[in-house]
This record gives sequence, structure tokens and C-alpha cells, in this order.
Amino acid sequence: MTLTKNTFIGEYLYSLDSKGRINMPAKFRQVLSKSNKNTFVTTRGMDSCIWVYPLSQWLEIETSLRSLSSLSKIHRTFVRNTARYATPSTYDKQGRITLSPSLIDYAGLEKDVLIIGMVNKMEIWNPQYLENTEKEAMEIDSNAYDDLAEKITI
Amino acid sequence: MTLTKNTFIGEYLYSLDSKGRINMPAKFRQVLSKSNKNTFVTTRGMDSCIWVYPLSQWLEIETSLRSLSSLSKIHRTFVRNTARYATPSTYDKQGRITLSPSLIDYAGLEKDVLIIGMVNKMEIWNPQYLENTEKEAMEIDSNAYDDLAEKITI
DNA sequence: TAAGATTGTGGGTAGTTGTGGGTAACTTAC
DNA sequence: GTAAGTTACCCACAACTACCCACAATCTTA
Repeated sequence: MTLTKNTFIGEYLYSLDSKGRINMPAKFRQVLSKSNKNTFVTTRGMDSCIWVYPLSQWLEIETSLRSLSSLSKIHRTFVRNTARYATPSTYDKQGRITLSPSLIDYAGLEKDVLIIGMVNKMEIWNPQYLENTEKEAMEIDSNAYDDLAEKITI
Repeated sequence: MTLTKNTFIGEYLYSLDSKGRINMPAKFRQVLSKSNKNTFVTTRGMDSCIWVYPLSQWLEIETSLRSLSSLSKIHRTFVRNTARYATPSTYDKQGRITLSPSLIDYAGLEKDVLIIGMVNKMEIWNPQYLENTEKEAMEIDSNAYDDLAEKITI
């Protein structure tokens, strides 16, 4: 069944091999539109995870970054921190991308790795990190969910 | 995979050799369009780093500088500091450019050197300087940073 | 249910990339 | 004019990466 293009949902458990490669879920590859040239862009996420954008999505971010002037300190810092950790990665014949040692370290990845669809992007997690993060989030923010309920119908 | 021309992202750790040469990331050389003639322009950056432009991008900056009036003190100073330290540098067969002793001194470069893609240009840093600069920036500006993050969806 | 296709994982190899150093050409100083 | 210093170009090599093939497990389909 054909799903919406460039939309990622679901959860997948894969393993990181000795060369730092990780398989991208076949379903995610299938919904990628041609313009993405079989390429994802990986970068640091906000919690201890890796964000993975389809190339076309990342190009939009790049365009926004281009409009910021380096004369402003805030803009400089923002561009630097956004661009710095981003790495384009084309998947190989087997559907794997290679993660940089720096990102693997940042996300604390070991053998077992969780890939999660986040609609317009994906997240790569160490399963234990995710569990802890979720636990904290629920304790602190259960009120915030009420606010969200007003914005989105589910 | 070939990405957008003249667009630089990612972070690379290289070493400055005894002759003041530094390797330019292969990926950055690959995205350089022909009109750049294998040449970058180096100059002083706004924090303690070196800015590296592809030649074509620098030519556009020259045009902008031309439009600033020397009647304004700020304009004069800005043009002076930007133009004064700019040096074109063609990379050798191994992909290295030579940095002037003046720039190496300005950026406090030693053996380990960090090159960062800033979309339309690159920055060359002493890794420790960058760490300090980032730390300061976050302390002072974290609110402004959040505003920016809201305008650009990532 | 069996055959075929697809998917996830491991590993080998050829080509690329980063780094060090040598030498000849060119500049500068005396 | 010559010696000393500097720069640009060249070669060599180790480390790494991208690409390829193989195979087992799972899913699809007739």
C-alpha cells in the first residue's frame, strides 16, 4: 500500500554494525520522493537522539539559514549550531546509511537502535535513553498536554 | 552523492601542518562550482575564527561592500576590516590551502583545527576557542535563540 | 504450503582522502 | 650577484570510505 510521500510513522528496532552503519526502514525508503535522491541528512536532535531529515526537507532549512546574516551574533550562533552537525548520507544498495562517530557518541548508541517516525523526520535512539527521557517528560509536563489538546484533535 | 553547489555543512577536525597548510574537506571541494577556480578567500571572522568563502561568494560580498558609503564611520571600519585581511588561496593537488601567519595568529590556531560548514561559507576554529564562544553565546542569548527557533521550523 | 521476492546483517576490496615531507622555483636581503 | 628564506608543486603512504557480494530471516503470493 502506498502512503503519503515523505511522511514517516512507526517504530523499528535495528542494529548498528561495526562500521557505524544502520539500516533505514524499508517503509521509510519507499515513501521518499524521487527528489530526495536516496539521501537523508542526519544531525543532533534536541534530546539525546539523532534527527534524520529527508534531503528535500533539509534543503528548506538550508534556505532559511541562508537568509540569516552573520553580522548578528545570534544568527551566527544559530546557523553554526544547526549546520555544524548536519551530514548528508545516501543509503547504500542494502538501504543503510553511515552515522558519523560524533553522532553515535552524542546519541550514546550501542548495538540496539530504535528508529522512530516523527512525521516529517525520523529520530534514532538508544532505546534506554528514550525510556528515561519519556519518563522524565511525563512527570514534568502532564499539564502541558492539556494545552496541546486545544491545538490538535486526536 | 553530489549536493547543492556552494553549500557547506558539517564539522571536520583536521590538523595544521608545519607549513601553515590545512586540508579543505573533500566534500566542500566537491560542491564547489567550476567558476570558483579551486579558490577560496580567507579573512578574519567576527568571533575569533577565520571565514572562508568560495571565490564566487566573495565576489558578491565585494559588490555589497562597494555600495557602502565611506562617509559613515561604521561603514568605513567594516569595509576596512573585511577587505584588509582577505586573501585568495587556491588549494593544491592534495586539497590544502595555506593560511597566512597573520590569520593563524588571529584565530589562535595550533595543531588541531576545526572546520565548520556555515552554509554559504566555512569557519576555521581553534576547537577550544569555539567551545568558549559557544558557552558565552548560550548564556547571554538563550531567549533570543528560542525566538529564532520558532521562526525557522526544524 | 511451497516458491519466490524482499529485507536486514556481515564482511571483503578498490578507490579516495588526509598527512608528512622533498625539491625546485621564486623572492628578498645584503 | 649570491646566499638565505619562502613558496608552490610533487610524490608517498596509511587510514578510511563507498561500493560490492553473500546469506539468512522474513514476508508475499500463487
